Amino acid sequence: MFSKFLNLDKEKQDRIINAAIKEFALKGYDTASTNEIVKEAGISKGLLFHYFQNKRQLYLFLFDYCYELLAEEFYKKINFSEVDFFKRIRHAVLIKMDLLSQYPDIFKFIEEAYFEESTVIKIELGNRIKELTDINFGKVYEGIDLSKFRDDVDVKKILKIITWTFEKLSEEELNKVKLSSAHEIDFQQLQIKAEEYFEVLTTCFYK
Amino acid sequence: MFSKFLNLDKEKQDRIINAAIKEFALKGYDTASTNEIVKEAGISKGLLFHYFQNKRQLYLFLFDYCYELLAEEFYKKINFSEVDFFKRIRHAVLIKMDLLSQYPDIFKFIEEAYFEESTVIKIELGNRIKELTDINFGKVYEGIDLSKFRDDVDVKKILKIITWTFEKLSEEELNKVKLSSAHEIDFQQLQIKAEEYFEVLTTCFYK
DNA sequence: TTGGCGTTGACCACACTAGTCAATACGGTC
DNA sequence: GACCGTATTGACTAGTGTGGTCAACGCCAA
Repeated sequence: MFSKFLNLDKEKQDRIINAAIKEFALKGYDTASTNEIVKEAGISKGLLFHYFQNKRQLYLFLFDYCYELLAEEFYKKINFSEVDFFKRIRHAVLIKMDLLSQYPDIFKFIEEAYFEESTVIKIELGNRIKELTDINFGKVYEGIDLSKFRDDVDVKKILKIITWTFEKLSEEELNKVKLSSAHEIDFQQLQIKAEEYFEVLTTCFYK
Repeated sequence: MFSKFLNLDKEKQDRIINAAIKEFALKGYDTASTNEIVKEAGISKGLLFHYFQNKRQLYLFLFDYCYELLAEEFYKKINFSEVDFFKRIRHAVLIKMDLLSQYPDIFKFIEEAYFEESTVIKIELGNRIKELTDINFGKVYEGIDLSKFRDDVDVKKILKIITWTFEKLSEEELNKVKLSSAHEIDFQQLQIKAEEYFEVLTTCFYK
């Protein structure tokens, strides 16, 4: 399907992919312009449509590409032998932030895809997203040692509260970056904060 | 400034305001079309620009209008004499969800405004948002009784965890609505869940 | 009948779109 | 050098839509 494109030398492929991801991430499917993409990638209009049948096909190709890249990187780094929930989730958050700073456009692209409303791609995209969340849901909780938690409250709710806390913590840190226009996540700061909340949560939720 | 517009009969004002809010909320500043707005409002193009100098002025007017409306409604309903943090925050979440179902477009408009990237309005809008968050930040924590909380951990972090939990809980409920295309928040369900988490949190965070 | 205000919508000049295709550049083979 | 086939170009099409203007009209009070 994309053999012509995939036979290109890697450098040119990347130029096109990165330009397209950036444009779609920034503007969404409808408003994104193929003219901007080719300008940014430094290729001609005709070439883009030589490799991809149309805008829609390009977008869906990019979705698969981005998702696979992020998932692979994530599962490569996460440690499933760690059975302590706090440690695993803390680690997961840090990996996520790391990937975010390494691939900001790819992250934004995937995030925006979840809110994409364009009729041209919504159904096809919806199917893929559903399939993927079905697969990944629950994986974070796999093999967790629940025996350490206090047993006077529902442990599932505790797990949720912990997950939410770390998620919100990183969201907060991201917003700070966005507002201060610092453009760089302060990983040391985040690690310290994660550690502090880690302490509060273990004190309150462990036996 | 807007005296011409504000002297209109309320019904026509509302028709214009609602149409404009809906369009901006749905498409963002740049992509929103004044043509669509006048069509939806049932007025002529010329009339819109008779009341508002240009698109930009219209947008900023709407931002102020929406923010004032939501803030007023919120502070009218919240009970500042309730000193129990759990009860206050639980109440705040329910009010928020209530407003959300009552004014979905207005909520979306304000939410989107925080992410607005259009250069034409970004600076002016940024100023207003900063000012407003400065004012409102901390108000939720005013006059809270901290004596009930366990004192072996930092109470500020506990407050954050509680806030985040209820926020995430309502976000989850909203997403469910969005995916199921039910279009209506199940308030009873949300209340029950809030109650359940309320119990877990008091058990773990109170003395 | 006149003046004036509220209102209309055709119209302007332009920006930009996704996609096409004849023409060219280029690399290898004889 | 000639020739071939593939990679690549970018001017072009046909169309949509934009924010904003303005001459003209309807209507009502004086």
